[in-house]
Amino acid sequence: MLRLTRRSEYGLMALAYLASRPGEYCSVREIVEELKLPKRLLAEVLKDLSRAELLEATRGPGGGYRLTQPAERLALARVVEVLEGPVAMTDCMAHSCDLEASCIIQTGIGRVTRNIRNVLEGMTVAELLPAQPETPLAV
Amino acid sequence: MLRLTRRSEYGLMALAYLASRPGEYCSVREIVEELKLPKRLLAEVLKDLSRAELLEATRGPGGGYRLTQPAERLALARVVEVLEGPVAMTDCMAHSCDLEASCIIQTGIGRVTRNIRNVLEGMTVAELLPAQPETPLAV
DNA sequence: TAATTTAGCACCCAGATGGTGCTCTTCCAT
DNA sequence: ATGGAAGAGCACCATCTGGGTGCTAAATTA
Ligand code: SF4
Ligand code: SF4
Repeated sequence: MLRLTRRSEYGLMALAYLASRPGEYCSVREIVEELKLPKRLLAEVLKDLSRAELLEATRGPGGGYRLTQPAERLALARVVEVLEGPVAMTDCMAHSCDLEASCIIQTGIGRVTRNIRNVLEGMTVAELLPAQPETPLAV
Repeated sequence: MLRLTRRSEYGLMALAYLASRPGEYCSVREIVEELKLPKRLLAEVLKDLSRAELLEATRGPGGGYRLTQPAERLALARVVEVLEGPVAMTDCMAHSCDLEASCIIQTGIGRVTRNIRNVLEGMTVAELLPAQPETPLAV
């Protein structure tokens, strides 16, 4: 339905949160308490993200997750891809479709998909946070 | 999963097909045979489109559907909206969400959604058809 | 060693989506 | 007027995905 899955949303929320604490390791518990998300599920999501090396994890007391790269460089597209596969509006854009033979909109859809993908690639996790206090002066 | 539903795809295919026969009434049977789509389902979709006045229908022999407006003016967003509700990446963008209180990405997501919507509003059914402006031979 | 925290696995449940059948009504053509 | 063509309505089914959870093992640190 052209919607993000909850997993993606939760993932993005967590990433945004982590982005607001650069360097620090944050435990699932902390994040969940802060963002009021289903613990088990968020844990699952973060696991996936760390497997994909968008996050790095440390176990034991004081452990948790943190970003492996500055949020300004983490495109939304990357996150979505990890959490729900390739950004594609249709099957043919990801795998293949047996209607391709008689499909007259395939190329057109391709163009649309590319545009959507661009939107997602053009925005970063950092931009998700509202009204960042970062001064555009200190570059 | 950020994907179009089949209904939307089929709808777009049919609309594109109708766009290639301006003015003519095309029967469901004809369209289905041409595009190799599930008849019953496509009928359902076209029904919705005509109820939303994107198409107009005529019954009886020689009847069928045709566009109510030039395809160049029919935005993809319009079609998707009719077939699967408002273009929104998240619940909060369509209805509401009980996480809004603690959600830190809502405004950000809003921006993304707006961009996506723009993409869909900036493209028309006419643009779906290949082989108009350039030759799609080799890529 | 005890406490904390991630990793892995297996599972359940509800709702959305894809798809179909059949009947009724409308309307054009002859 | 009358039969056939085509749309409208309704009801239904099967499957898949997605949201969500429990429990145990492995790692790490105090
Ligand atoms: S080929 Fe056509 S029908 Fe098949 S997935 Fe692509 S757009 Fe959809
Ligand atoms: S408020 Fe946040 S969690 Fe709720 S739908 Fe919007 S983005 Fe998703």
